Amino acid sequence: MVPSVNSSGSTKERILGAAEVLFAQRGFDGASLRQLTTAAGVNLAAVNYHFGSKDKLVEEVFRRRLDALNASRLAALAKVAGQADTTLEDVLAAYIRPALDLSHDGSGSLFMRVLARAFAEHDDTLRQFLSANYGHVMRQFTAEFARQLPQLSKPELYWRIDLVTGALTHAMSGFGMIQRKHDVSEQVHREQTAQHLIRFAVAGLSHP
Amino acid sequence: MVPSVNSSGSTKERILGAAEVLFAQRGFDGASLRQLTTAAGVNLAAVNYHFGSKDKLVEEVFRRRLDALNASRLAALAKVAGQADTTLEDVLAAYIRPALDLSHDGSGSLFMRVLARAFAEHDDTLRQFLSANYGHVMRQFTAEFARQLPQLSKPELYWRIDLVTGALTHAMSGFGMIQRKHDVSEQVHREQTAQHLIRFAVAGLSHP
DNA sequence: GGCCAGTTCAAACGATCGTTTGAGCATACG
DNA sequence: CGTATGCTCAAACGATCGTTTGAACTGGCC
Repeated sequence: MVPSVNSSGSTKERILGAAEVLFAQRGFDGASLRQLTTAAGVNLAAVNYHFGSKDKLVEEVFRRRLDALNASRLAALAKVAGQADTTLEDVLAAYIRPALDLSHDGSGSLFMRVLARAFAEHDDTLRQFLSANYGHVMRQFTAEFARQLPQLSKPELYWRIDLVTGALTHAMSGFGMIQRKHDVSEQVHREQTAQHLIRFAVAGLSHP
Repeated sequence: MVPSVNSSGSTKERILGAAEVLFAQRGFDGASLRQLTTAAGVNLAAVNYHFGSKDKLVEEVFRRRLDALNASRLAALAKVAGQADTTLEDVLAAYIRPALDLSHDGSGSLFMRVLARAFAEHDDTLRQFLSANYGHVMRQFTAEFARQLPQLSKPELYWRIDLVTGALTHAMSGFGMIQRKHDVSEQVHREQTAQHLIRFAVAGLSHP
């Protein structure tokens, strides 16, 4: 059903690329290693040889993208955090823009959908892995949100952050479906999208 | 791992109840018919006897809740749609309040999480089923949203509706996790939650 | 009682899953 | 050249999946 041999890069990279596509399309359980290795053009046993198990492969798919994504987010946050003239918009831009760049990249456009799938699964070991490895990022952003919104109680703030980040993840997971020409209007549209999302998030966090 | 025999109601109802719980916890693929029938306290073959197949069972889990949910939504919408003094808040309340009631019910609290899972899966036959059977509900709400927000272009309106409904589904899917006492403060809190969600949605739809 | 439709049951079916195995191939180093 | 090392390969492993089967059990009706 899904051959489509990918024949660029090393075996590990081909597996990671095919895994990202199939995990986004069919979920972590739904995508089998046989579909995956066939699509990548590698042998079935290559997954267990290079990654140890399917679960470790899933973690590696996340690690490859989230390391870069969260590094960008923290770098952007560091430029504005703690300063007197920083606005809530600035903090949200530091959170949203790196993810938006990733979701518009050719190779990483499907990853946000993978992330949205993980976001919808409330009970798994995957959430523990994400929390253990990338929880500090959300913790830093939460601290800055609390500084920008001192009138909110802690539970109220957490609740709103969860609501807004859930909406943003859901929104950006749909961007991979639309193929857009790489011309001038594409960058214009991306900037409009960024500003829409940021204003949406500002409203969702601070409206009452 | 998950015995917990449910011994109330008919076989069909026990299966539907256990299916809702396990689909919410482990997803449609992750929950096997053997786990499901063991938890329901019925024989393995009962699913195929009463529903025909696992896919039909999934559809029936949705149908049982969505028939009531969407009937409530349409009834609430009918009271406010097309009238001159209707506000965007009224329309959103007609959409949000029935779902909020369902998510706070004892038996249906997990269904919103099942719905959130289906929301995150962008490519399946399940979306076709939901669109074919309940698409008219969202179409009626969209028409009323368009009447309330005439300044928005069609693509812009659809995009915002998708963003807001995604956030709302995500938000309400988390409510089942918190067990609350059935006292006076519970109804107070639910009313606060409803107003928060409605104002969040108003802001998300109309903020710019 | 005898019969019958509706339901439940244990058991098995073939298919597919993740994982393991051991031989085979390539390249580099002594 | 011989051999070690890193990798790929076809084949098989046991487990679990959704589904089917045919017998056993249930209640009501003649």
